[in-house]
Amino acid sequence: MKLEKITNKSRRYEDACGTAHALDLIGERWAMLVMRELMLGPRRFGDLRAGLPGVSANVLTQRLEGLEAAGVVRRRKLPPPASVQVYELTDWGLEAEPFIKGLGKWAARSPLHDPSLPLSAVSMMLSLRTMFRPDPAIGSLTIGFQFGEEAFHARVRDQALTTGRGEAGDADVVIAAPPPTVAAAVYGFAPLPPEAVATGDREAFDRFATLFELPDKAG
Amino acid sequence: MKLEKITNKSRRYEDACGTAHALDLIGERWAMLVMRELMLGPRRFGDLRAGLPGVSANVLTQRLEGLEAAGVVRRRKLPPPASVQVYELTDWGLEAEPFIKGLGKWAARSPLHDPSLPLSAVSMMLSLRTMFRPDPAIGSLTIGFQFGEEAFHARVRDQALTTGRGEAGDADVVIAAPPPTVAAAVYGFAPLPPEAVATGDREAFDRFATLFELPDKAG
DNA sequence: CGGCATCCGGGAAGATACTG
DNA sequence: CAGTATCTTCCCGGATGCCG
Repeated sequence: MKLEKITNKSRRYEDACGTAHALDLIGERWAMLVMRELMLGPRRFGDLRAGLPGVSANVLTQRLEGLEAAGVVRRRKLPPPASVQVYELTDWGLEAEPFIKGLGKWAARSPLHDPSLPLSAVSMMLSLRTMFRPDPAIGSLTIGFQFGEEAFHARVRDQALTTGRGEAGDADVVIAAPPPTVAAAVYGFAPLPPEAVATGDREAFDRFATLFELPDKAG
Repeated sequence: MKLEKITNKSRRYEDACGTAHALDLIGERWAMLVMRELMLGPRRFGDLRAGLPGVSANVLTQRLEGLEAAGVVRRRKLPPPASVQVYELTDWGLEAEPFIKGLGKWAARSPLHDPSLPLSAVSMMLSLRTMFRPDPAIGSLTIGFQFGEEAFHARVRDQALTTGRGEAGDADVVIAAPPPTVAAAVYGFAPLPPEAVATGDREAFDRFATLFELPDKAG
């Protein structure tokens, strides 16, 4: 049953082109978005469901199986006492980040793009990596983000941005707000509500926000 | 009927993430491969079918409609006496080249990749752009390719590669062979058969071939 | 709750035949 | 040559249920 699916060639592009092979591997519905959700570290099945609005459990199971068979995703059992199973990208899977961001940056120019839709915490953090402008990024800045239970941080230094999971002890400011609210503030759609500043200096966030810009619309 | 399809939200990712929106626009089956075939210039319906092994006419029609609605593809009627209809990428559609190549380069590292499958002329030329190594590319070199009726050229100068449709009057060598044969020679799987050299200096092609390299397999 | 199997309805993709 | 019409097959999405 499982073997049939993997060896089933009928639905594959019979094409030596690398792009076609990429679509054989990760071109099915939801596959690249699963990879997106894993881009910032391992996640549990339920975490993935939460970050992927509308995916059904059986489809998510199929995708994870397919991505595992392709060598893009690995499942790992955390040691006791945690003993939970998590999914994570392989090294090679992690190398997909540039074109996954490239897709996002390109599509942000679409006139049909609707920024008011839901946005996962991972999407928010990845969008920072995508839309960062190194040129005006002088000085150092550290921002903490608290999205419900999940903590992230972003650090600007030497005209480079690094982001990741976890709190930053040295944050200039910690923002606690839903991802869409933070996105709206960073990209200038709506000012950050005062209550979103959990601790620290709001002005640091405002400087941070000037370092990101959405591309112009196409057409 | 057509409007229903475009406004039908049921199959869309309800996600503000740019990557998700990209997949709304060009994530359907065959869509990115249609874009690939248009990357080197306008094509007719039949040309696209020929370059896309296995696509059926109705699906190709649907994709072209969808890509046109998304603003990625434009249909144009050539002036008389030609009067044929062609499809071409918009400027924005053309900007997809980096991540389409990125997908290909990434997937070329897959252990499951099978280079012996069919390869279209456009795929062949795009793979050159993808796998070019600037560092060893000293000197100048111009190669012509004749794939059946279609002519292409590649030019190396100042450690940069340019490729496009049409013959090059100043080619050092002109290769006339099927795209897979040329690919096998460029990437070192099989030597170029002598009869593939239509005119010019075979050794020029051999030097050219050293400028391209497939990435190592992952895992 | 996490993960996976199963069934079902709708719809997209594939194959083929057909038309201007 | 450039699509359209039709039929079949299969994937996707939703619901349910099982089991640890």
